[in-house]
Order: sequence, then C-alpha cells, then structure tokens
Amino acid sequence: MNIVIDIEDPQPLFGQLIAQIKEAVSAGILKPGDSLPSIRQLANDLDLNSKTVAKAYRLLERDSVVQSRGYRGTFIHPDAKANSRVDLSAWVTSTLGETIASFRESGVTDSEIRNAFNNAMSDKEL
Amino acid sequence: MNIVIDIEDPQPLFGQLIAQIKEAVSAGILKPGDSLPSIRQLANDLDLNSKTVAKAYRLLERDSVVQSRGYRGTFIHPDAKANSRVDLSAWVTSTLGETIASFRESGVTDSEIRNAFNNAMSDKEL
DNA sequence: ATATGTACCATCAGTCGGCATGGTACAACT
DNA sequence: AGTTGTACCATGCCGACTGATGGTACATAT
Repeated sequence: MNIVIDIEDPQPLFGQLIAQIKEAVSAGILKPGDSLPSIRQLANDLDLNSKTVAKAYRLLERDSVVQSRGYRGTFIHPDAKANSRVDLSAWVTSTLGETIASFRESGVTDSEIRNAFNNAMSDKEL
Repeated sequence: MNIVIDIEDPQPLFGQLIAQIKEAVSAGILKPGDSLPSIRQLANDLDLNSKTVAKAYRLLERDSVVQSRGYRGTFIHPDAKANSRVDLSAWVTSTLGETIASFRESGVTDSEIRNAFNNAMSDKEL
C-alpha cells in the first residue's frame, strides 16, 4: 500500500487519497478488517495536514469503505470492495445535469440557474 | 412611469429595472402596446450603462412581458399583465431546493453538491 | 443623418466557496 | 504519558462567477 500525493495534480489532495485507497480496495490490496495508518501517522508520512487526511477518512467512512473505531484506529469495511465502486458524486452530477437541461430548455439563463442554486443551498429550510 | 435605481440596493441594477417594470405592468400603469423608452434613452436617463438596460429588456422579452421590434422600439406584450406575475427563478429555486434536500439526506456534502453542480453546468452536453 | 435593437470584443471590482493549513482540546483506551 | 478519532477555533490562497462598465459594429428603418 504505497500512496503517492501530487501537489501539481488539479485534483484535491484529499481526493487523491480517497481515490487511491478505493483503488487499493478494488484491487484486493486492502481487505476487510485491514487496519489503516492513523490520521496523524499518514499525515506525517505524506507530509500532509492531519485535517486533510481526516477529511478523506471521514468521506471514506460515509461511503462505507472504512470504519472508524475511535481510539482503536480505522479499518477496512466488510463491504468495502462493493462500496468502493459506488460513485456518489457521479449520481449527483447526472441528476443535476438533467434538471439543469430542463431549465435551459425553458430559456432560463445560466446566471439565473446559478443564482437560484446558491439561494437553494443557503436556505437550509425549504 | 418613474423608475428609481438605488446603487446601494443589494439587488442588481438590471433586476431593479425588471422588477419596477413588472410592477408597473401589474398595476396597470403600463398597458399592452405602450412603448418603452429606447435602451440608450433609458440608460442615459437613469445614468446606467446601455448594456445593463439591454440585459433587463432581453429578460423581459424572454418572459413575454415586452416585445422588441428592432428599429421600431420596445413595447409592452399583449399578455404582459399575466406574464409579469410569473416568477421563473422562484420555480427554479424550489425545484433545485427539493433536489438538494434529497442529496443532503443521502449524506452528500454541500461541497460535493456544489462540485457536481459546477460539473453539470460545464458539461453542456450530458 | 439619426435612431432602433442586437451582437461581439474587452476589462474591472467584488463576492463566494473550496482547499489546505495551523492550533487547541476532548474522551477513551494502552 | 502516549495514541486514537473527532470537533471546534481560525487564516490565507486561489479560482470561478456575477454585475457592471466601455467600445465598436451591423442591418433596418425614419
């Protein structure tokens, strides 16, 4: 399990981390139950801020690729292999894409769409 | 028909213009067939850039509140009164609001939603 | 000539959010 | 004491977008 972080890569650092861990799971290099380096340890090894690694771990746990057990560390989720194939943002993108397309066909300007989107994101209660 | 533009107003200038013209139509001050000041004329009177006024007129025409007849000028649309009540961006906002709410319930981060949205806006073909 | 809407070219200030960074602190366990 | 994940506080850089500005040009008419 060797992770390589490229500062020049346009993809965010935490995103590179997530992608490489998911790859390792898909490739069978990381198996359910395997322990991952601690947040501070990995941050130190990769010369990253601990918050950046924590962010990656948090999202990996949300996607059920990883399980955090507090002081005991972080481990690969039992269903990690299946879950690492799921691309949540791809679903969000395509769903929004269809909605946006219908707006454009109605003559709504991109500026108006963006404005409405920002308003909808701000008004947490709707 | 007196229009007042407030530079301090957080609402954009072209938005103030649209709102006040729609109000005048709703109030019956402006009736179908009435002619509006030319873009350059109104821009000069209100001390605005002609492109700002043109933007307002363009959107008013899209909403069928106004009709542009090229060199002959701009006139109030026959169905202006009904159309001036329609709020297109309100519909867009509420539609997006529901979609966003479902994303959040699925655990999708606001950052991810915004990223996906930007991607969906860029990929004009989807 | 003059005026109409419209379509390009462009620049600038301001704002907003993402990403990454740093520090501090906590409870729970070895 | 040392380590775990986690949760706050905060800052700065950077990119993208909006709004508004200015200039130039065109066809079509009076």
